[in-house]
Amino acid sequence: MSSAASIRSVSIQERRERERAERRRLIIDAARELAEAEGWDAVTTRRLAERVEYSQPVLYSHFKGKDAIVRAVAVQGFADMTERMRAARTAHRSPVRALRALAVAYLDFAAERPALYDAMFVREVDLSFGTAESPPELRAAFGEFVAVVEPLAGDDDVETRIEVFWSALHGQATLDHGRRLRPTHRRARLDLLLSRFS
Amino acid sequence: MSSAASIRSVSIQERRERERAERRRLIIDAARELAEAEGWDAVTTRRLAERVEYSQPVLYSHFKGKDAIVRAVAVQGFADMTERMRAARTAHRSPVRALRALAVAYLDFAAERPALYDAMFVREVDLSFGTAESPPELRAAFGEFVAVVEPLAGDDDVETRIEVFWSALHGQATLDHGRRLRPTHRRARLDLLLSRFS
DNA sequence: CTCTTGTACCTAGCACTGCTAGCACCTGGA
DNA sequence: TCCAGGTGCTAGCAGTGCTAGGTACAAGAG
Repeated sequence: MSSAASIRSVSIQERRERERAERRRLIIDAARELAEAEGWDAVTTRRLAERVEYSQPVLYSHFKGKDAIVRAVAVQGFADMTERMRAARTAHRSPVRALRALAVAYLDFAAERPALYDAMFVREVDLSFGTAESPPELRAAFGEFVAVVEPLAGDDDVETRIEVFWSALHGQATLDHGRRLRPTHRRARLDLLLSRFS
Repeated sequence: MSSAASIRSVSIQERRERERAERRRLIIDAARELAEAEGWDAVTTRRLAERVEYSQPVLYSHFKGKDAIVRAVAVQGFADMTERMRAARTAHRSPVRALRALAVAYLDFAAERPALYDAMFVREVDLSFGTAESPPELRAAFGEFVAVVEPLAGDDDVETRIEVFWSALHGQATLDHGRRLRPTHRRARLDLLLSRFS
């Protein structure tokens, strides 16, 4: 019965891998939720372990360290953000409206989920971006910007224009969150920016 | 000789206060230098105390906590940055050239002193900005933006335009430092931005 | 010049952090 | 039924920000 045994081995191994993947996801979600509820300072390995109802060292069998957990949260965040930008963009046929919709989606995402946005764009440094080794989630997010900026680029270099427009949105998102801009004028700032890039 | 004694007391007290102020400055400078050399993670109270050749608790007789030290570094950074922007701006009579000079000065400052820039704009949250209680250093920095944006504002609300322009610069500075933009295209990004705000 | 008062400063320690070594137990296979 | 292997735990390390306690020196009074 060695063949039957080996088949059972394989299925058991598969189940274990599935359970591992689930637990990995559980850790990522718990870290994100904790960060969104109390900020990243509250995300300690002890509190996180308590939340997923495992002991501390279990985290290290899934991730190299705390930074890797934050990075995993960020990558998941890129997937969420891309989906949102995509939905906003494809809801409009006019390039100008599509650009506005994407910008609104971007700023709303940053405002509604500041901890997640921080993990994606402020905290982490070693998430390589423009290179070929970038995670697909990051490349997809960039693709949304390409889709919406390219039709309006005119004579400008598309990638430069994307970088400038994205930087402008990022600046508004972060400075606004840091309470360095007037909260009453979010709409006015966005309108002014869009008037320069449409 | 009580009057002579009291006079001496006063001068002694003045000397002590002077020494205290000097030491306070010493701590701020040491914190900034350490951060610029090895990053803010390396700025621990122990290393900082060792650097100024005092014991750890001395720091707490000058500052409420580590955050207060970072904040003091940031405030000093605003003074430095304002001076630099002012020199760049006043070197040109044409409003368009003045705007460009200020933008270049801003981005150069951020690129050359990223740790200081972080303390000023990324790390600290409780440095109130637009309000009347803002430290004068912050208000002065904002004033430089007013001086350079106002002549070109046209029909736009000046303050909105400042916020948008400043945010765009801030976004380029931080994303560039995080290696999320192409280092080869700094000039192109700045040119494109200026073409929209001149 | 001596004594007392105040204060400036340091040593030691607390509760916490990220991370790891080593052991116990339990599950799967013969 | 017994063995092997891996899973997950307890305990501990070095380092963090911050504070309580005591010591020793300097300043003023007699």
